[in-house]
Amino acid sequence: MSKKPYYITTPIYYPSASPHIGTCYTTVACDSIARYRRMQGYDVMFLTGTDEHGLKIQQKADEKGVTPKEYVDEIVANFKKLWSFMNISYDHYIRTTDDYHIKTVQTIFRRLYDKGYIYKGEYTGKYCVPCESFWTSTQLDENGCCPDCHRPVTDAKEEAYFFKLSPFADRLEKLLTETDYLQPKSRATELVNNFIKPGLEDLCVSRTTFKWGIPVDFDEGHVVYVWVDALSNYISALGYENDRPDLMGKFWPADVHMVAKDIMRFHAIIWPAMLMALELPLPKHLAVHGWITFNGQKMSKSLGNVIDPIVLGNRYGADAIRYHILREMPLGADSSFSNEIMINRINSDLANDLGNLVSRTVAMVIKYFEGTLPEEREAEPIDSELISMAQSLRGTVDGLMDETKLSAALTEIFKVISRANKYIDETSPWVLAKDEGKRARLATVLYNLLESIRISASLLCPFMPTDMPKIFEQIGAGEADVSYENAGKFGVLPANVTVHKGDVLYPRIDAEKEIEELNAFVAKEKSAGDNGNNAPENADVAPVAGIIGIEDFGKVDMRVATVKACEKIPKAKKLLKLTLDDGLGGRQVVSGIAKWYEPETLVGRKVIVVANLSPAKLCGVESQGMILAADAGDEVKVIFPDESIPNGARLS
RNA sequence: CGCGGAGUGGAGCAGCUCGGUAGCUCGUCGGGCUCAUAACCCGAAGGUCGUAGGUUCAAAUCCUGCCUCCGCAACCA
Repeated sequence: MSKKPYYITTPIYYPSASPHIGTCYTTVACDSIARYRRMQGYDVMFLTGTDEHGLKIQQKADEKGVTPKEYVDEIVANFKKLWSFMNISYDHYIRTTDDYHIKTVQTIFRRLYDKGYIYKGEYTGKYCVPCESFWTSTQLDENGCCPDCHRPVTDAKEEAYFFKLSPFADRLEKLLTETDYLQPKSRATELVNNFIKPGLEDLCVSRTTFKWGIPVDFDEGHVVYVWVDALSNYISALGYENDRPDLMGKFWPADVHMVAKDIMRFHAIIWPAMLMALELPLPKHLAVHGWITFNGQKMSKSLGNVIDPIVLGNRYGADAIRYHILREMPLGADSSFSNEIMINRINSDLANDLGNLVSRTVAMVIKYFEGTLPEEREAEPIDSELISMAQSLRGTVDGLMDETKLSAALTEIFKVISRANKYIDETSPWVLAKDEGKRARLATVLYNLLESIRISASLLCPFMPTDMPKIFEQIGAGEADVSYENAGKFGVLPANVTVHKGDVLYPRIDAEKEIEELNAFVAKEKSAGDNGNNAPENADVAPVAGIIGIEDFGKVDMRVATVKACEKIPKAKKLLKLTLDDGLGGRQVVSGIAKWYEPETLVGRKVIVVANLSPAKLCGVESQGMILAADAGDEVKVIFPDESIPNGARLS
């Protein structure tokens, strides 16, 4: 009987920086699923990798004075180091700079061109390098900068190839709304409303402005632009149109592509469209998960709240981190990460419940039977609940894994662990131990506990592959005892099983002390990450900008003015419109302070206005200057000058 | 009327698809136990399920209006 194939992928990550806990979540989740399927007897192909082309990489490499390939090689080494640390069992690591991938992409590009789905056109627009995004001029902010990061954009007017998406609109809508391709399906409406209903725009798929990419082999100067390159990895890794062993027949279509919500769009629309154009079957599922937020905020480098999984792993063990992120993050929603939540979780579930259960059970077998159980048994009715829970656990977990509900699967396993702890109280082995006539009963109780531990740990093994073997060793379970097959049976360990005392699996963490140390660590990392020597002592204070001369300062004409009227701009969330008496005939200024100031509280107050700033339109309202305000942490505070200064007075 | 998500005991969440005793984890308080990692077990307090209506014998669950919060998009000059 041949094994059933199972193909699961993570996205390929962009190596412009080393991996963080978000990428770690996706990868750990996929690894757990892959391991679970392998345990179930599937022939699993688990793919991860890196998306290594693009202008941003080229620029980063230039900054460091190395070639792009040298640059990504270094980062990729970091990825692999983390995956090895987290015990990630990928079957293949794809790099888009690999020869076979390049060949596949070129072939796909040409084929789509031959079929008429890719055509040559002209691209006019603005391009933001850091975000690797194109914007139409209407999307830009008032400075003509990237609406995402507010950094300058460059003009991009160039010959480019486009991929026609419109022919697939109907099929895509059906795919999203009528099939279970998208998990969770609640996101389908969002996609259909935002992208399909307004009409799918053709996708720009080649560039001539940079060289670090896969060349279009029939048109010199063009390189394949991100999505055709990146998404193709899922089939190039299977040998589609290249020299690698052909696994397409075996593993395609993929069982699951797992992605975070920010790239859902590409996997829900562009990738299926590409496959439709290539006349290939579509993947079975796209599992979309949310982001790990830190104390409710999106993680970002500039906020200094990016969590380094290796730091945490070194402190608490890779499996503890695996457990925590899998347990806390249900599919679909965001999940908040904080050191407190993590430490509480590790303490209560791993140390108090699981670790302590193993510890007390093994200790009793040693204390009462010198480590080896006698074979006599004496069952009682009270045993049945624990036994039936343990017996049915595998079935329950199977069902949840089929729905990609990892967090719920873990919850179920820990219910059995918890029930086992209760069982110890119910049976009071220490009382049985005092009665020579109860030895058979005592042995039965301890055996039932060992069995419950064996089943739980077997099913937990895909999630925590490093630590579970330690438990197997302690409870005297051999390799055959912890198979998937045996996870569904009770009574597998030999009746005269011998246990072995081991180290404490999960030492309890002193929460207060750890949080303090972690915070200190994060603050240190953050200041070290700032611009070298300019690193401020207080991590919340921005570094001082470059030195300017007095003549530069003189260019800025700042005046004192009184707020005559102030109102919210209805269409905008953050904007207030202020009418000022600036002693020069008055002017109107728009300011993004609505979040912090009620309009009426500003009327009559004096402010400082930059009078010679070029006018701009914000939300359709003209702003003739700006009000001075300070960034105070998350807040913005307006600077109020002395009320006795006359309007129009110039600052110097 | 831009798109979407969410409002459930102190905190974090489940339940809503297919209406019918409001549940879990953590925390708090009280008790028990001593095998164990100051762990474990039991009990208690604490919720008008955002709000106002509607449908119904019955609504956290279905429908409508409103309020608040969070993402994204348009705007933080």
